[in-house]
Amino acid sequence: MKYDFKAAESKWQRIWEEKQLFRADNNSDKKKYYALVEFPYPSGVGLHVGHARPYTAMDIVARKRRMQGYNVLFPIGWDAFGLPTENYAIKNHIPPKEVTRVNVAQFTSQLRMLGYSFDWSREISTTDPEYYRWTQWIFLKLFEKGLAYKARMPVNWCTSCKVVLANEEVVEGVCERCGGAVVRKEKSQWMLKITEYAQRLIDDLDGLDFIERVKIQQKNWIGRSTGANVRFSTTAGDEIEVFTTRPDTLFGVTYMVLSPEHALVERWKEILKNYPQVAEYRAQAEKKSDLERTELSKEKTGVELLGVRAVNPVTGAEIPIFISDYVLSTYGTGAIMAVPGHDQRDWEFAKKFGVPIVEVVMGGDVQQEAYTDSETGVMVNSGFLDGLEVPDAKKRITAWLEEKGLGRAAVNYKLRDWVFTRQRYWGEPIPLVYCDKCGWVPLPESELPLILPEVESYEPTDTGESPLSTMTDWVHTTCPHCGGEAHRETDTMPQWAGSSWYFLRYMDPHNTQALASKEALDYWGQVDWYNGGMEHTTLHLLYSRFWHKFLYDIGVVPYSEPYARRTSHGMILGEDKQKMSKSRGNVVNPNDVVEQYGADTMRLYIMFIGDFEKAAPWSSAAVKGCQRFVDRVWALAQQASDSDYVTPQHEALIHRTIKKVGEDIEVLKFNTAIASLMTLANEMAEKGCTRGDMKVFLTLLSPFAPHVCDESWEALGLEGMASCQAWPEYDEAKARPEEVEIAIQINGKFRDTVTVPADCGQDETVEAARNVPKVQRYLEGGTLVKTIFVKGRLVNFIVK
RNA sequence: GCGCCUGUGAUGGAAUUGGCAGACAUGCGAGAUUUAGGUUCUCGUGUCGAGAGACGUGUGGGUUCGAGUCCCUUCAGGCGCACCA
Repeated sequence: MKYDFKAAESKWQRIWEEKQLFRADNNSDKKKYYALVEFPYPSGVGLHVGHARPYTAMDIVARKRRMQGYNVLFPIGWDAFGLPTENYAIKNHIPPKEVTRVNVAQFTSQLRMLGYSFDWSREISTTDPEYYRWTQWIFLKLFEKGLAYKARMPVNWCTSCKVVLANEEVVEGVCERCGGAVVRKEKSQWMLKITEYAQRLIDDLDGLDFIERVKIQQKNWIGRSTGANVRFSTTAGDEIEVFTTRPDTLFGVTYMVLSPEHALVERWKEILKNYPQVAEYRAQAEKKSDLERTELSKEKTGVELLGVRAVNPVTGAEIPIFISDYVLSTYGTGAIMAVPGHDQRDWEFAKKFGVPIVEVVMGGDVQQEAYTDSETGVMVNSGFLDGLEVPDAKKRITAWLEEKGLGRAAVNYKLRDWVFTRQRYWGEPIPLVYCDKCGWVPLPESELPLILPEVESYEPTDTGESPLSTMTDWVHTTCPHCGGEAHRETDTMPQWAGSSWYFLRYMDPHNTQALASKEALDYWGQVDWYNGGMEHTTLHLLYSRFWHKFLYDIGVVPYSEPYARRTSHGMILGEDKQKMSKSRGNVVNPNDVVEQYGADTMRLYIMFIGDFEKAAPWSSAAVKGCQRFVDRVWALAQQASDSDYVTPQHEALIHRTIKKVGEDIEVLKFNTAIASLMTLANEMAEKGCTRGDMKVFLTLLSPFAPHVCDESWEALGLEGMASCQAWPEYDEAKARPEEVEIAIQINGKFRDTVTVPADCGQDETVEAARNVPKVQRYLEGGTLVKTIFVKGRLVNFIVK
């Protein structure tokens, strides 16, 4: 009888649901385990095979943990606010709410089809007012604590999405989502002070079990630099403050550069002899997109500010001041002290503009190129620093600056505050109103959620105003503070708002009094294992760590870090080894795979495909291998003998498989776990097996391929279900084989093997090896100088 | 440019962490069962060689009794950041 995967899969999915096997219990004496996948954005194209990889992996973990006796929380929900839905709604004239409803229904059926053991009773959606009421609540808390502020500043503007982007959303100068050109636009935006948490976001990584590349990437993104802030006086009377990592090179400062947007430029309008030229340069810099600005970075450009000079505080020399777009307005103070001898960019600029280049650290030829080593070298031409090593010079000059009141040691971060407003419809409304008398006033908590109103048109505007701004009835309101006329904030929150705290809501998803009860937060605690994409490392993962720390600081959550462990999966590529995309026509639809081969085959293949952490190309041919395996499992269940004992011949292999599968799951080596299960299946198929053998085998396989295991379990007439078994105990004594094959080497070269009892000692093993005919031939040909013995592994004869 | 990672059969990938390279699977070849096969089963499959054997983990070197694994060199590919002062 052939295995009918369709019948079996729908049958067992129904039974699991009826028995509520995967419900997490908030009042349990068991140890808790919180396994989390990144909740999907329910897009119109449906679930992607790329989703199946992390979801299956964490489903395996969740199922295994339940079998190990844990009370497991393995939830799912929808990160449903966002631009693609809104754009689809605009194009097809369907309300975004409706688009979301349809997409969620499709995703739900696809996830159920794959047999994932989610606790569906805890399903959440970020677009649900009962959910976003708490997103808004957190925002109000941020506002209350001064961590949300409105600022007018140059922001990243995606010309295609017509929306402001956070720095994290700009990738290589273009929009992370659509690839559209990003330009600088001066706009007034709500900002979140993530920079206030920069140091803690770095420091607390140390205590976390995150894969190293995530930690590194977050640290690089936050970009901590240490150095000093130094103030330079100018002939105009104003001071220029700069941040530098090389205060030791202060004697080598031969000019200064302001970013084109620097406030002093406008302030000096009247005294600059070439203001029109300066203004022209600034206008050009503003017009350039980020991409152009970096592309044109090869050749340095700039204009000297004629009529003003700065003074080098140590040499007393008057030095020129330039503006140039190689100095960023958004980093440090937006101004630099230029040391052409020891910074390559400054060197190029100095060469082009004919500024003197002074060597202050020995080690290179500064007329040929900048000597940029910041650790080694001896100071020269540097007055009281002469003869000091660079690190000592840094300390000395910093102390000197502090003493003279000219500067002080300083730390700088690349991380910038989070631009938190979007000029689009389909997002959480910001619960603030503006009153001419009272300024920005938060809505009282009792008025949350502030419901997103239904509008006629979702079209974004070219003016950079949110579509909500046209809803005059909604916009015009009264001030909660003074009762006077006021208007609402019409921008909405970014996509990343709802996902910054969703894992907390799962703990207590129906709570109407708080985002989750204190008891639930205490019980479930940190997410034990969170797997998700590397692409979220400096977006969602960083943002949610920030929000969580804030919630910790105001006493809402009991831990300062949300996730104890973070792992990441590689991408599933198309058959052509290219990223799957509609335009390439290489997209694999999970529905087709499940239709043709079944969910278990899909689950097994996506885990067997290769190293979990690396990208892997899909192979429609290789899927069959997993289907054959599923069929063979079913066939074994038909063939197994009636005995409930474990076959002695299989015992050692079974125990080694228990160890291998159990350990491999914990370290993301699902591919080798499956390989070892295949090996066991092959062995049992060849040598025969009992119901007792199958019992262990099906239990081990059950997290990977739960349907065929429960079906086979039932066919064998076993009690209960494979899904509900206790995870098998590994017995080292039983795993040990009675005999081992020892490799024999002659002068380090493998020649033959000999089989000896597993506990065979050195003398006996060497003796046995010596008696192997082939070995004797080599031994007779020379003198034995040395014998190397590795227990249970090899014997190496060194012969001369 | 800086940081991180990866190079193993025709393909995806294993290798007990320094000890029989290529597990497991795909593909391919031969055979069997079958009216038929996108079924199932058996055998074979790193390269050269009839064979004994020799060679073989991107390149070149080193450490070691022994290196895919450690060290140095170099090349190739991927990812992240990118004028970050």
